[in-house]
Amino acid sequence: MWITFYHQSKRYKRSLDLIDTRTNRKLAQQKLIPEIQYKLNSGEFFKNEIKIPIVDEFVQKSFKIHKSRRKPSTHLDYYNGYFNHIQEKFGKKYLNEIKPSDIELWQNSLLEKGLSPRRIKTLRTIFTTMYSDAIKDGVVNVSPLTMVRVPKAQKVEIKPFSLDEIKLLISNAEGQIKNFLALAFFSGMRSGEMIGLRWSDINFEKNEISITRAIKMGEISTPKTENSMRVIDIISYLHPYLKNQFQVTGNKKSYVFLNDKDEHFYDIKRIRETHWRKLLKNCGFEYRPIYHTRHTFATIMIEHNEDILWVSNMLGHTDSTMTLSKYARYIKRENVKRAQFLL
DNA sequence: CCTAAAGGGACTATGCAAGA
DNA sequence: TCTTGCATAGTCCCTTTAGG
Repeated sequence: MWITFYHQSKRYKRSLDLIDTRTNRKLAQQKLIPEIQYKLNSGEFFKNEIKIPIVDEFVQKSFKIHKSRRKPSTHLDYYNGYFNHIQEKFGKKYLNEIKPSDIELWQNSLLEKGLSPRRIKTLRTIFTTMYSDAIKDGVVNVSPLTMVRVPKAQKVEIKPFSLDEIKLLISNAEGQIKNFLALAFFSGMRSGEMIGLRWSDINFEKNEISITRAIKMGEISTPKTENSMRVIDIISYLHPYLKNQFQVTGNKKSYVFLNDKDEHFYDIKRIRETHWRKLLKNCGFEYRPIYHTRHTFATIMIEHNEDILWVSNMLGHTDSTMTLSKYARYIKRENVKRAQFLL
């Protein structure tokens, strides 16, 4: 709703930041308009009116505010997301000018472009964060996004490998990749963590691996979350594979997995696109993301009644709720008779 | 809801071996 | 020694999935 009025023979138009509904009209009539009249008379109105910035300006401020707390990958993603999907449509608009209907149409157009609901959520986040910064500053009262729902994302299906399938895959892999897969399947580590693993992180006496590092797109950083910094067990089945890998790269005293220049892998992409893809094909499997090694570890361990807390710790989850909510539904326990104690 | 990592297309760079 | 063809590695840039 907009209000127009004359003050000292000049015409003004101001937004009330409200949708036109019966209750809002009442609110405007009984409260907002008298307030404006009062402020006009007292001269307060023009003195306090905050200059409302355009999106392009304010989003930069918002990025600056949050940059130090975000990982560079997140910052970059949001930054590009803004310029690819938001800027063109909204960049030159004033913050109070954008209405829920605009957001709705924008979301629809993104869907038509083929973006997933999930992606649209992320793009909304950029927008929402900017608006909440603006609200804190008192620049606007309300975000146009709060009233607009996003289309629901469908759940993705995870297909864990069976134990026999794992063995088939590992026996068909060669050299480093064999050991890499064994580690993936029997530790549940993330691929970035495995690439970033150094021999100094592995303690063969205690049979432990300490995970403090991850590599992504050539960039060495910390693992995904604080809780991902963890010490995990080398289960005895995995042990010989790591020992074998030690024969391959152990004398270099650096990273556990090395490319042919004896440096750490730039990122998982190479392993995935060449070895993993090929291996699945050779073994007659449909393609599955390499992250399924992690899913597989979790499901197999839980399926065989391993302690949930232990599995959570291995995966680096904060608590077992996370682990269960993610993996419990893939577990099939057949022929188990329940409540036997009653008999 | 907010944050961070994996996935993947497209392109470039580099390596390597056979052939001219 | 140069050329060519093929395969793999690195990079950029964007999307999808995972985690808290």
